[in-house]
Amino acid sequence: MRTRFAPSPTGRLHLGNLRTALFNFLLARGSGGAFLLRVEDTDAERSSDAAAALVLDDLKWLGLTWDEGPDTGGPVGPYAQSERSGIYGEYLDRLRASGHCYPCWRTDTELKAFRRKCLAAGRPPIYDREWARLPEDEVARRESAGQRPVFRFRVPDTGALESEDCIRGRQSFALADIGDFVLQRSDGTPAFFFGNALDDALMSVTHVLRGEDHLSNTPRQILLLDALGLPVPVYGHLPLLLGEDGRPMSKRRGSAGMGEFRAAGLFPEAVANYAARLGHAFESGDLMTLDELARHFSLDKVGRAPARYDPIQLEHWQGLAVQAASDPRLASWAGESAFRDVPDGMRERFLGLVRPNVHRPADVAGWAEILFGRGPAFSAEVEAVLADAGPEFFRAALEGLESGDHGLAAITGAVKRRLGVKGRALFRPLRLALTGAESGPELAPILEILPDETVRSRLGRWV
RNA sequence: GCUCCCUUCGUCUAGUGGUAAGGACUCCGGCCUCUCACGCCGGCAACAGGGGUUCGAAUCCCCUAGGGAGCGCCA
Repeated sequence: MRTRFAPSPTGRLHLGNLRTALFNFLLARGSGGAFLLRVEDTDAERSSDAAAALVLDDLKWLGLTWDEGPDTGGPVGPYAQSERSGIYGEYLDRLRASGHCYPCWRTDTELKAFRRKCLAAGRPPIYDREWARLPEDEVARRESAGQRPVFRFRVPDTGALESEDCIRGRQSFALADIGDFVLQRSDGTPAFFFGNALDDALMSVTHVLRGEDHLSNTPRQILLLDALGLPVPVYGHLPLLLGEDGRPMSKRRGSAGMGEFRAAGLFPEAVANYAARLGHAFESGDLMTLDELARHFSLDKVGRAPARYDPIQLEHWQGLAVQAASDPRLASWAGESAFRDVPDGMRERFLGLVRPNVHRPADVAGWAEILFGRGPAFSAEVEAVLADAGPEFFRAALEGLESGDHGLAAITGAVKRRLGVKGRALFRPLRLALTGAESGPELAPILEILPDETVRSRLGRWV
């Protein structure tokens, strides 16, 4: 089994592409097959090397390593379409020779007008073959005049094409609904249908998982490959991904992209585990490695209904990833600067203390600052609660602190004896005085990790 | 406009003629604890609507509604 991911480097990966890449990766890895990467950079206008580099970097970050690709090479390269123009020319000639394609000189503006007219007349905008039967000498005349045509594939106008989608089952398309599509642009570069299908065949790709938006493109590619006598891969169409609002994900806007995910400090396994469950059902609700995901990935567990991006669920996987990360990894995730205020030798204890309370690197830095740096910040509400607890509360707390082992029990014991408060009334003011926050790491270890001096001053402030 | 696809708790989903319609996230309650968070346990909550077929439909068929995609010298 050979699968591939074929991004066009026109921007950063978003959740949709990422999930397509992931599913192809999981399918290949789960079957012991190969996963290849092919860059579809034939649109010079929109593609850039910088974007390509970012895409590769994002894939690596996720852990989706490829067996063959533009950087690693492989037996059926090159793996960037911009380097394969000779191949496309060769196969286009074959199609021309066999009568499967023809040049078309219709201009862009003529085409647009034609489409408008069709739509207005209530007809599908299917190309009308105006140029399909141009006499030989006229073709020759135009070519020698240096006018560059596009080349269109001649689609049979009757009959139906059946194919088996490995996710949706049997599909049937009426050929009459399919117009003669462009194989080669007038600048000589291959159009998507051509380059994409041809490369899959030439690279011996056996399975293609792609977005549902390609579903109605499938018959074109099959027709093309059949005309060339090349093997047709098994196609499977993944349900669409919708934005938070249930509308299609906008290409430009939206926060569901790799740029945002990485900048936010998400763990790659959090992103992968979340994406893996968008349109695929796994039995386990545990955080899994890519290998484990691959082992449990199955085409018949892929869904057909569109899924909605839900950042709350992504956050759940991030929480699991934080809990599962090793100490060193968590530390490097938090970043060196997060520990600026943490005394030497305290890092591990500190990290263990805050781990259950953080989802982002900034959360770690935030706790470091509260505990060891600038100290807690008090909102008006918090100050009110603290004032309400009263000076007597904190005098007792300080007494307790000095009397015992400087631990939590000594403090709470003293306050309880003096004021008779317990439960929330006892713990909330202490937590607030020490951290300024209503929730956070456990109090006992906080007291152990904080210098006596600090505790004294934080409690003393409210006396 | 034409062709195709999709529709189970708020969200992600299990389910392929007989289930009390299951799980996860969110939310709520309890426990850990004399506090909050973490964790654990429990609870609320769904078959888009209408017709068939069948002893029996979430599951099969038809229609309706809603959503989406494609019909590009974009991929």
